[in-house]
Formats: sequence, structure tokens, C-alpha cells
Amino acid sequence: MGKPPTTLRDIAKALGTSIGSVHRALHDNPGVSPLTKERVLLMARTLGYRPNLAARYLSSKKTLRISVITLQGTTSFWDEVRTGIRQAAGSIPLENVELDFRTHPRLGEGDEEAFESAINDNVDGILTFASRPQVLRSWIRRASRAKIPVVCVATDAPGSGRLGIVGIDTLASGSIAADLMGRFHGTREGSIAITLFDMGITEHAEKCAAFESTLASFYPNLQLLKPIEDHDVEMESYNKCRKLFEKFPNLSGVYVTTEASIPVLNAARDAKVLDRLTIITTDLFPDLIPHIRSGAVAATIYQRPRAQGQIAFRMLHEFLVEGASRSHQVALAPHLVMRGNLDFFLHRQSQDSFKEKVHEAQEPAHGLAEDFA
Amino acid sequence: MGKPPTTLRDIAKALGTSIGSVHRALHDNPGVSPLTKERVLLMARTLGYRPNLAARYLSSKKTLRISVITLQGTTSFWDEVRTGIRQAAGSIPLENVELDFRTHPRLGEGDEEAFESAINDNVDGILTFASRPQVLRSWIRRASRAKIPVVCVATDAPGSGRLGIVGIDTLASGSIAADLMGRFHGTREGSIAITLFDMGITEHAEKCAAFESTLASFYPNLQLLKPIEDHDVEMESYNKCRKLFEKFPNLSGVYVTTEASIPVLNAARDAKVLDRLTIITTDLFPDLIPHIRSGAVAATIYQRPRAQGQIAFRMLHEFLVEGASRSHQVALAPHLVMRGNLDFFLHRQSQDSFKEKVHEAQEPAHGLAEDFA
DNA sequence: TTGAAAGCGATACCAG
DNA sequence: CTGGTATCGCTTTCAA
Repeated sequence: MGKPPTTLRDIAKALGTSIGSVHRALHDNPGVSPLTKERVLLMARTLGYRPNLAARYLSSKKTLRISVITLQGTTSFWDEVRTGIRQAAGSIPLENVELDFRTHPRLGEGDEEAFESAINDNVDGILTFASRPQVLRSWIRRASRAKIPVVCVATDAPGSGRLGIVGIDTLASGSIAADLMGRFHGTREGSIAITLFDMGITEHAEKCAAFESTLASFYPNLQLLKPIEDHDVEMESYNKCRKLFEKFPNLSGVYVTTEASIPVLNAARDAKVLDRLTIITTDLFPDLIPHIRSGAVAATIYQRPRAQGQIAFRMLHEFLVEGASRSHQVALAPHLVMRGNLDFFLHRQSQDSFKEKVHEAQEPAHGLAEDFA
Repeated sequence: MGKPPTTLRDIAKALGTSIGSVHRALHDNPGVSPLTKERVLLMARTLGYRPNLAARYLSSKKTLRISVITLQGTTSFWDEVRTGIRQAAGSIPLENVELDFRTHPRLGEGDEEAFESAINDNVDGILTFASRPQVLRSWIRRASRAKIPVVCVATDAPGSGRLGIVGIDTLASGSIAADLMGRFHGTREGSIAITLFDMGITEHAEKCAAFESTLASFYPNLQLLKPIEDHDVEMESYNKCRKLFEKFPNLSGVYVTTEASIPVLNAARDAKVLDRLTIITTDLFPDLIPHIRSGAVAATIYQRPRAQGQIAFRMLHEFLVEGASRSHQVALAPHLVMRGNLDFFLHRQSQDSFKEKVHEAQEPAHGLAEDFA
């Protein structure tokens, strides 16, 4: 078996100093001479000191405040992410975690303000959706400089100094979509369209590339058209699709890489091409359900928002508590939803949200108000 | 904000007794008069006492021993389950958990002995594969009577008094398999075969029923043949399949609901029907990889053994620590693996086992020896 | 059967 | 700047 773990006392004794100084040194609190600090740090390392979390929680009364800066969203995606975060926070056995939801209504509206207020409040950590990486990068950097770790959900902000990122594996998503498209379509010739938010978003460009590459390797009978950018604007999506359907009457499939599938479906319906298209969408939300049931949507790639929220929370929490986490990049495998297994996913969603309501009723949480407004 | 939580002291003060008696009463330790015990229990309830876990871990030196009774297995499935269990055990922040692996080489060989020794060792909890529900039921019941909670992985043992079950949702698996089979096959007529271990296993019967039902609702052009039982015996599987292929020359697809897909593939190859069959398999292991790459296997339903192991461990641990867990039945959604996203899953497996090796090197764990024999 | 008290390891405060 | 110490809530042991 192992020998008993090193404690603050052990370090203090070994150095002939006091437990108080050791503590201050390890937390670089004010009031330690550089010399003692150095010696303590060294000794802690050589003795392999690991703080005893139980003791820490017991004696310290402070609570971790985590700010969740996300989008309201037009589908349930971000609601699910927030639910996942709440669930994960609720299942931390000891520890008081306070979640601070700063939900902004629209893309690029209020996100900067939310960051500013979170940093001013000096929260302990931030979970966020880096909707506009180029704009938010500097905010994330500011947070990091203020020693506030930031974990991005769904979309990465590369080069921003963020602590970590949790998202769906873009390669797996794009590839499985292509594979399904190819198998569903058979061996005859055809052309396929793909829609996305903007090629400037890393994740979207990657999905697109993966889709294209898998299609090219395994299904050379299918030709991929130039990607359609919708910028999450309904009319833009609808109009571009209408044009597309007119221009390519032999179109045989569409892969919608974002949540914005409803305008595409409407355009297809209005152009009367719905029943000869193989449509593969992304995510699962109420408005999409009838289209899956009817078979108009052959399959949808579910990005597991709840799991993303849970994992992002755990990653941040682990870092805050242990000072490190085992992995700072998590790429989840998406789930595939079709007519047959649709009910499984719907049932699970509703069951979980029921459970959560019960939980909240027993134990009213803090900072949740705006999330239900 | 909330008022300070109730402590043992609060209960003692309110009752005019000592903190020691309160403690003994709450843990029904010997040496408390029935009267005081009653009063303590009542007061604890009315004051809403919740034990402070940090304080508990800090003062108590005892370690939780969990016995893992699983199959060696012919594929990597159970290795992955055990890896998941180890990972989950390793990420418990505080707490000493000792895992005791009792791995038996073959179905129905050594599982009863393992249960007996676990119960005699008086472990704190058991994670197990209820391979033969009818036989193991009485062992699980014995464990439960000895106050040892049992969580089943992959296969349930209904009516055994087990604490919980973690598995793959059979309905989602069977349905998605049918949906894919139907979509891949197109609209022409055809017949489909299904193989399973034994209709006596609940999970297999359910998958089969879900497959049949989805096929019937959405793809009436496909006819499902009578299920083939292989009992996980290679020759049985191979021979039955050879016969099947001879008898039904117009067979167009096979759904293998268990890990036993290799004999089916061999039979199809030897019968020279491989290239006109749509084959959907279950799970992901080294021997299957080339068949997925070659396209012989159109898709495989990955049962996420590692996730199953992790969740089973967490369920048991939560129960042992909190005295209850939020859910005792977890049905996971399976992942779909095809040529396109195969690399993602392979990469993830190898990456994770690498990480784990590193982890173990830093911090040698207990009771792992036989798992690497 | 019960009460009292000594830890567990870290935090935080106060006196030197 | 440093050393000492009360404290967190529970477990466990020792007396009574």
C-alpha cells in the first residue's frame, strides 16, 4: 500500500517553519519572503504534496462562482446546454457552486457586456459560447489575464488563451453524414448541397471538409456543390435554398450542418422537391420532430447539448478544484436520430427535464432566474 | 441565502444528548437505547440533517472496496468496461476506492465463485455482468441480503434485488438498425436475418422486437426471418449462417445484435454472398475493423462499453456515499460507426488507453493485477 | 448505554 | 513577515 500522504504539517516540519507560512507560500498569498516561498514550493514538490480536498472544503466556507455566458437561441440547444451545466453542478457532492447565468438574446448582442460584468464581478470561472470568436477572443484573453479560466462550449476560440473546449467532433459529424448520404442514395449519380453558418467558423469549415472528403473517397457518384452560408438568418437561408433548388433540379440531397434546418425544409416544400431530396440535419428540437417523423428528414445528427454542458462544467470545476484537469479538449461523438429511435431521445429529454424540475423544487438554486424568464 | 446546514451538534443540542449518541443512532451502531435512537432519527428528519461529506472523509480513514465481477470476453468489450470503471474510480476527487477485479475466463465459469468470495470478503459493493440471469439472480439476492449493493452492466437481472442496471437502450439499438437497414436497402423486396445469443436474454429479445417493429412500420418491403440463436459459440453461429444463406438465396441483410459477428462474416464470405448482403453489426473491436473499412459491414452499433463502466461505477459510488442515487436504470444511446467516422472512434480508444497508462504509471493502483495477466 | 474529547488537514486570524 | 491556534463536522476511542 502507499505511505500516508504529505500534509502541510509535514512540509512545515521538514523546513522547520510553520504551517501558516507553508500555506501562504503555496497560495502565493501576501506576506511570505521570497526565500521561504521558494523553499516551501521546492519541498512541496519533492514530498509530492497534494492538498486534501476534504479538509479544504471543511475549513473554507467560500463558494465557487461560475458564470455561464450563453445565447438564448432559437432552438432548445442552449437550454439543453444550460440544463446539462445545472445537472453537473448539482451532482458535485461537496462544495457550494453558484451558477450565474448571463444569457444574451441574440448572436452578438450582449455577449461582450456579459463578459465585462463577469470579469468585474471577479467570478471564479466562465463557461461560454464563443459565437463570434474574433470578437470574443479579446474578452477571453482579458478574463484569462484576470486569472479567470474560460471553457468554451460548442465553438472554439482558438488562440484566445481559453482553458478548454468541449464540442462535437466535427470530423465524425461530417463523415457520418456523408456516409449516410451515400448509402441512402445508392449508386446513381447525383449532387449534394451543404449549408452552414459561415466558412469563417472553424467547426463549420471542418464539418464541411470532412463531409466532402468522405463523399469523395467512398461515393464518387455524388458531387458536392459549393457550400451555402446562411448566417443563421432565416430569410437568407430560405432564399438561397429556393435559388439552389431551381438551379439544380437534379439535386438529390442536402446536409444542414447547423440548427438552421427549418428554412431549408420550408424552401424544399415550397419548391416541391421535398420528396426527392435526402435531407440530413443537425440537432433535435421541437420544430424538427414532425419532419423526422414524416421521413422528410432522413436523419439528424444530434450534438448532445446536455452532455456538452455537463462535460464543460466538469472540466472547469476540476480545474478550479484540482488546479488542473485531465483533458482540455473534448470532442464528443454525435448521436444519430432517425424515425425509429426518435422516441427514445424525446422521452429522455422530457424525462430529464421533469426530474430536474423536481430537484429545483426541493432546493431552490441561485442565479437561475433569468434563465426561465 | 440558505441558513447554515444542520450538524450532528445541532441534533444533540436540540435533544439534550451527546454528539456521540447521535452519531451512533444515525448509523445504527450498537450501544444506543431504542428510545434515543428513535428520538434522534426523528429530530434528524425534522431538522433536515444532511451529513457533511467533507467532514466525513476527513475523519474517517476507511476505504470503499468495490468488487468488479466480469467476463474476460473474446472481444475487447469487457476490457473497455473495466477501463471505464477504473477511469471513473480515478476521478473521484477525495475518497479511497479500492477496486477488486474478479475476472472470469468464460461464460458461466467462475462467476459464482467470484460472487461467493466477494460476499465473504464483505466488500462494500459489486459491479457485475449478469451473464446468466437465472443463475446469478440468487447470488445477487444473497449479496443484497448481506447489504452489498449490486449494479449490473450491459445485461439486467430482473427480480434479483440488484441496486441498478446500466446498459444500452435496446429499443434505440434495434430501431436504428432497422431504420438503417431499410434506408440502405431501398424500396425493392428482400428478406432480413437477425442473430442473437438466446431469446431468453431480455436485452436480446427486446432488440429483436424493436428491429422487427421498426422494419414492419417503415419498410414493409423487407421481411424479417426467424431469429438465429448462436449462444456465443463460433461454430454454431457459422453453421447456422451457412445453412441460412443456402436456404434463402435472396437474403439481403443481416443484423448481428451481439459481438459475435465474425463467424457471420466468415460464413457470408465462404458462401460468397458477402457483397450482396447489407450487414449491420454490434460493437467495435480489432477483428471487426477491416470488415468495416472494406464496406462489408455497413455500420456497427457501438455499445459504448467504457461509458457503461463509468456510469455503473458512479451509480454504485453515489449510492454508497449518499445512501441513494438519482437513477437506478440508465439506458444509453448507442453510437453508430461507419467507414467515415471509424477513425474517430479508434483514435479515441487508443488515445484514452494511452492516457490511462500514463495515469497508472504515476500512481500505481490496487487490485489491478489480474486484469493485465 | 452514554458523554467527552482527541484527532483528520486545511483555512484564517491574531499576536508577535 | 512569521508562528501559533481556533475552527470546520464527523469519526472513533476512552471513560464513566
